[in-house]
Amino acid sequence: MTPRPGARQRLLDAAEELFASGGFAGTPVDAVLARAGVAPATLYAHFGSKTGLQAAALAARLRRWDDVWSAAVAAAPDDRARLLAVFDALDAFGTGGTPSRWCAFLDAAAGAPADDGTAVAALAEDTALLRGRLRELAAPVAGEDAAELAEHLLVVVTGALAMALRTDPARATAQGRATAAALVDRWR
Amino acid sequence: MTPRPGARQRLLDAAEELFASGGFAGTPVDAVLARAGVAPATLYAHFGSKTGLQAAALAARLRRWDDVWSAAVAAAPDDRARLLAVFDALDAFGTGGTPSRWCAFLDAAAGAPADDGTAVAALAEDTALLRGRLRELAAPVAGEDAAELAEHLLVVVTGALAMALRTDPARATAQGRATAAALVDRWR
DNA sequence: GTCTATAGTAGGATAGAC
DNA sequence: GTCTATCCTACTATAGAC
Repeated sequence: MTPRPGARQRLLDAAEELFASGGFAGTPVDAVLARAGVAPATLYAHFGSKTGLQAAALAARLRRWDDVWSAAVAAAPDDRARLLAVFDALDAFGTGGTPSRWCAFLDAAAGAPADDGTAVAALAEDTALLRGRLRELAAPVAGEDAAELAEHLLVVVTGALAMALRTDPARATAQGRATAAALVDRWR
Repeated sequence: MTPRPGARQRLLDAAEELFASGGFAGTPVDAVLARAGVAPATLYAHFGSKTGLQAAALAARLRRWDDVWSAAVAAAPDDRARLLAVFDALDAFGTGGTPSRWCAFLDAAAGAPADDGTAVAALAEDTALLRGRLRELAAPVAGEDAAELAEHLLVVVTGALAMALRTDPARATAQGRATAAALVDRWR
């Protein structure tokens, strides 16, 4: 790793941290520029707009989330733990950087002006990743009902992310894990 | 009901509809004024600020939600249906006005600048209402485990609200109901 | 209480030099 | 590619008349 990453990478890092903690709409471009130590024109040369930067930052975040989740699954001892590892991953993902009150993908879709396809597409990718992997991991536990169980867990994971707004994030993931466990145990 | 409500009420109605559909941050004051047919100064005379208007609109919305939910509970035939009636209420609440992609209370808290106590307080009231009534309704079904079941259902209801961003709201509530039913049936 | 008109400001984006 | 400096729009809020 070079001592100081290029402007593009610094912008992505700054955007991911600030958007995740303060929300996309609530984070001015100036704040990202200041944190990255970069001039306005550089941002627009690379990403075209604030929304373009958001899209790139979300794509990077999705890859990172994918990695963290994979690692959590690999570390789990059995099928049941692998299925519930998504909550370990959420804990690890949250404490990895700036503490985020809220899921960046849901935030992006919630704040988008309804005609902005960028944020919706990013959330769709996140949803597809969650649904797909939950189905794979549910198969050894629920067999033919894997798809059904995966849909239940998708609701619970999404609920845990949103519960971070109602209570503190640590409690939110803990409760989500408990609820998911109660569901999974129906198929034991 | 008078033919044309006063400016204050028209502002509240317009704010509730527009904030719910387009989000608080994404809805300019001008849009609320145009829909209400009211001049800027009138808004500030009544509510002091855009945030003040939001607070009043959220309070009105919470009362309306309380009523809709109560009605749905009253219409349910048995204990299990009364506990799951929250999803009927969500369907009825959504179709009542402008179709909202998203929960106004969660939106308010997600979009708030983190130091704004107004939105956080409104979300806390909403959370308290949900948790409290879910516990009452869970008692006949789960007995001593009512509090535990209520926490599970709080996650699922919150998840259903957030799932409205991932998919269409009707599917979100339907899936939420299914997940909640699976949980409730653990206590049968 | 309500209006018309306007002030003040913040945020997103660009022009042009190096 | 990057910087300095600046423009322009859109928004919140207010002043003053009726």
